Amino acid sequence: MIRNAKNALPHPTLPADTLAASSAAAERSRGRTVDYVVADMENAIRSGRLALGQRLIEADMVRELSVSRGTLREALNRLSAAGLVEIVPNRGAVVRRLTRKEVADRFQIRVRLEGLAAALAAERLDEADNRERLSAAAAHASDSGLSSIESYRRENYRLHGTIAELSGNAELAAMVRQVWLPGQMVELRGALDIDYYRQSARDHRRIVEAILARDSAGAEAAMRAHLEAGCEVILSLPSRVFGS
Amino acid sequence: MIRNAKNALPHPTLPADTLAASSAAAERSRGRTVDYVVADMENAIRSGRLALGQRLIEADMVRELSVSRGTLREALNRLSAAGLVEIVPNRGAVVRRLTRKEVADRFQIRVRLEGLAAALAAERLDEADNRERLSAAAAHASDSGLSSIESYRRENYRLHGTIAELSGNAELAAMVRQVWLPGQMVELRGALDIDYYRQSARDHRRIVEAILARDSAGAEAAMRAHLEAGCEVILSLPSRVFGS
DNA sequence: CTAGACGATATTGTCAAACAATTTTGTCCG
DNA sequence: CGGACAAAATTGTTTGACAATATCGTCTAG
Repeated sequence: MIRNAKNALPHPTLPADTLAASSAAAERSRGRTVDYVVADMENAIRSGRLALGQRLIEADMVRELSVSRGTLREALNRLSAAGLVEIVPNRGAVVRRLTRKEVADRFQIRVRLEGLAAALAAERLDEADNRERLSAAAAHASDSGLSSIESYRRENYRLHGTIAELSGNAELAAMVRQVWLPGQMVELRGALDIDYYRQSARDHRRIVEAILARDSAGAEAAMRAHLEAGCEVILSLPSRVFGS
Repeated sequence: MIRNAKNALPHPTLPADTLAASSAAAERSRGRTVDYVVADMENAIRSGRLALGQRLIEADMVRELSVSRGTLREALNRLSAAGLVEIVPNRGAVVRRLTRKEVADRFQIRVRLEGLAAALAAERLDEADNRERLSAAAAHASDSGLSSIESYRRENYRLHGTIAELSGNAELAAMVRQVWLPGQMVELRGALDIDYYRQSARDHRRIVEAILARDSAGAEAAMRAHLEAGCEVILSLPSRVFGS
C-alpha cells in the first residue's frame, strides 16, 4: 500500500490543491522527495490547512505523505530552521504559534528589512523586467485583493515577496520570507475587519507608486508606515489569537 | 570500533579542543546527538578548522564523529538552513563560500539589523543585568582583542552577539547570528592589516559608550558607521578570498 | 475522594544495513 | 586527443529495529 507509490506517480497520495506556491519543488520531484514534503507542509501551514499549535506525529505524516521516517524528519528539521514548526525534544514537532511579543519582535525586524527592500527596489527599478514584475504583482493585489480573505493573504504575501526580490539582495529576500508571520494570519482572519484590508490596499498602492517613481526614501517611508500600522492593529487583537 | 561508542561516553572519539563555544550542547548530550554535531561543525567552520569550499563527505564524517548517517544528515540540513554549508543535490555538502556580492548583501542587512539592535540595547540598558553584560563583553574585547587574530575574531563575535541579545528581541539576535560572516574571516585573516583591527576596536568603544550613555540614536549611528567601514575594507580585498 | 506512585503505551531519537539514482573517475578505442 | 563506456564513489531514500523519554490510565494510601 505504501510502497507502490514508487511505481506510480511521484507523490500520488497528496491532493494537488497546494501546488500553487510549491511549483518549484513539485516539478523535478524525482530526486528530491524532501523538498516536496517541505514545500507542501510550508504551504499547508501558511494557508492554515495545518492549525497552529497542532502536533505533527511522525507516524501519521509518514502514512499520509508516503515517505519514509528519515525523510520526513529531514523535512521537519528544515521547517524548524525556517521557524514554521517548533521541535520539542522527545515530544515532537508542533506548528509554531507565536506569542504576542514574538509577533511584535518580528514586526520590528520587518520594518527595517522591508523598508530597506523597498528603498533598494526603487533604485533598481529599471534593471531587467523589474518594473513589469512589480506592476503585475500590484495588479494582482488590487484585483483579487478584496475578493476573499485567502486571496488577500496570498497576494499580500506575493507583493511583499516581489518587492523583496526586486531589491536585488537575495539574502534580504530570504530573510523577509523568514520573518513573515506563518499561519498566524489564519487565526487572525476572523479577527480583522474589512477596514484593515482597505487600509492595507491603500498602503500598498502608495508603496508601489513610490517605487515606480524611483523615490527610494519615499518607498521606504511608505513601507515602514504600512508595517507599523499593521503591527499596531495586530497587537491590539485579543490574546486568544496568540500562543503561550 | 564504532559501535562501542554507545556503551562508553556519549561522544568519545571527538577531541575536546572544540568545546569552548559548544559547551551548551556538550552538557546534556544524552538525548540530542544532533545538537552536538551541529554545534561542533558550526564551531569548526566559524573557527576555520574546516576550510571554505571543503567538501563534506558523509561517510568520512560518520566515521569521524561516530554518529549514524541519518543523524549526520540532519545536522547538515540544519547547517544548510543556517547558511553555513551548501547542499548541492546528488553532490553533497560543502562549506559555504560567499561571493563578493553575497558579502556586500549581508553587510547591507547587518547595517540595518545591528543598527536596530544597538538602538534597542541602549533603550533597555537598565533592565536586568544588561549593563554588566555589556561591560563584560566590552572588557573582553578590549583586553584580548589585539593579542591574536583568533581571539579578536571570537571577542568581536561575542560583542556583537551580546549587543544583539541586549536588544531584548530574540529573533533579531538570531538573525544577526545568521548573517554573520561564516568562516570567511578565516581567509580574511592574513588579508587584513593591523590598522583595521585598531580602527575596529575604536569603533567598538564608541558603540559601547553610546549604549552605556543610553544614547539610542548615537548607538545606532555608531554601529552603522562601524559596519559600513568594515564592509568597505572587506570588499576592497582581492578576489581570491571570495567564492565563485 | 483526591494526590501521588506505578506501570503500560505512545512517540521520538538513534542506529544499522541495504538499494536505487546520480555523479565522478578511469579506461579504452577510434 | 577526444568521446564513449564501464567502474567506482557518493548521495537519496527506504526499512526495521531498539533505547530513551514522555504521556496516560490505574491503583493504592491517606
